[in-house]
Amino acid sequence: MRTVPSHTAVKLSAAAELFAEHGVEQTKMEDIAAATGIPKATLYYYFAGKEEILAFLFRDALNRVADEVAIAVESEGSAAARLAEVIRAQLRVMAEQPAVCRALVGELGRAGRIPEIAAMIHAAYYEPVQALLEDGVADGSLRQLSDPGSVAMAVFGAVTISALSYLVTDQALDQERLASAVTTLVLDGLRPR
Amino acid sequence: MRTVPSHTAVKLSAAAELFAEHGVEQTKMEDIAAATGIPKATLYYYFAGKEEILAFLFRDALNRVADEVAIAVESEGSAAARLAEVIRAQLRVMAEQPAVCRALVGELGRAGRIPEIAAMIHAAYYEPVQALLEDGVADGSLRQLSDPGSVAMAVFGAVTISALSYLVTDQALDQERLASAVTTLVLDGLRPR
DNA sequence: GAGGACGTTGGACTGAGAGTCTAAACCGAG
DNA sequence: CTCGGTTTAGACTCTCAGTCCAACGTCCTC
Repeated sequence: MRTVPSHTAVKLSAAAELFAEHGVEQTKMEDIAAATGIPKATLYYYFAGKEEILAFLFRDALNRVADEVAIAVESEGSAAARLAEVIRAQLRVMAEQPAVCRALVGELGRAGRIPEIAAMIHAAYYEPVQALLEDGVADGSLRQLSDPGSVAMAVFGAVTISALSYLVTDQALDQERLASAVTTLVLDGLRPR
Repeated sequence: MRTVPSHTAVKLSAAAELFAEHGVEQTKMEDIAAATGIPKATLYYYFAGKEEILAFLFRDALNRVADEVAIAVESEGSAAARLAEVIRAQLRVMAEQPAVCRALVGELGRAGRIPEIAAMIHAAYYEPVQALLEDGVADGSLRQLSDPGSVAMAVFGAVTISALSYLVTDQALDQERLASAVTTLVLDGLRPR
């Protein structure tokens, strides 16, 4: 895959719209060409096919998540507060890029077949969050966990699926409300104190 | 879609394998015919196309989840204990049907385009769990929540994505370990008590 | 046991669309 | 101006989804 010039890259977000709306299978290269304004021949000049366009969009969106998560992880405050910030950050990115996120999550099952994507989710989310969970043990703001890896994945899932449920049903995503529901669940649990 | 005879239905699980492994798009009807032993003409006799085969597999898997969840919800014990049982039930079904679950979650983004599936997840999971959350408030085993709907989705996501992460990376899914990690997260939260 | 209804199948066919290829324009740097 | 990479139109091939139909099997009914 050749380096994609930025003026071309920006146009591609229209393709995410198509993927999210109709699914990858139902989206024709001609449709992508029409929606982005990039001629078919040019698309094939840069990408081997739809899959690679999809992978490109994923990489972009995941970079965004990685950046926001990194900022949240490295911010001030207790580990618990920073974890809350991570949740908020993920919701923010998802709200900003609903189409890409719908397409991304729609293809999550393919993560296994696109090892690069799986590795990116790992590096962008699981690793920093897992480190954060360990920080929390150190600063006393989070409990000791026997399996921080699984917990990091569960937190990611809680945020992702609940946000996605709103996005795919076309309900407006009330970030603040969802953030507070998920944060309370994750930090305080469902059992009364 | 005609009623699918059971001797045909059982063979279709081989198709789930293909969908999970290569994705729907990359799976040819001929491949499905070869893998299931059902001739192409017969497949088209019963289903309008791949999508309908997929929907059929989903319906089947979701019925299983719905059954197991219903049993867990209606079991004895506090709402908190029953919620833990729901989590265990979902992990059990996912471990039993890894291929269908990978395909199902891989196509979750399409839920919006397959309203029937979205409705089934709602009826099979969100509604009973939400009712359970309300039971918990009544019996005092769970806290009062401002947004039980979002919390039900978040719990579903926590279980689904963490289990999927194991399934797509081909790591063995240690149900007991994951169940305990997720249950602790959901019931007790991450903040030390 | 003749005949009909329906399930089942092989195999040929059609059309859509993915992906390829070529040659021509374009454009910036030296 | 010229060389090299970029961009594009358009024509081409080939795979595959989906259709169609005739033939065959099986069971039921009269």
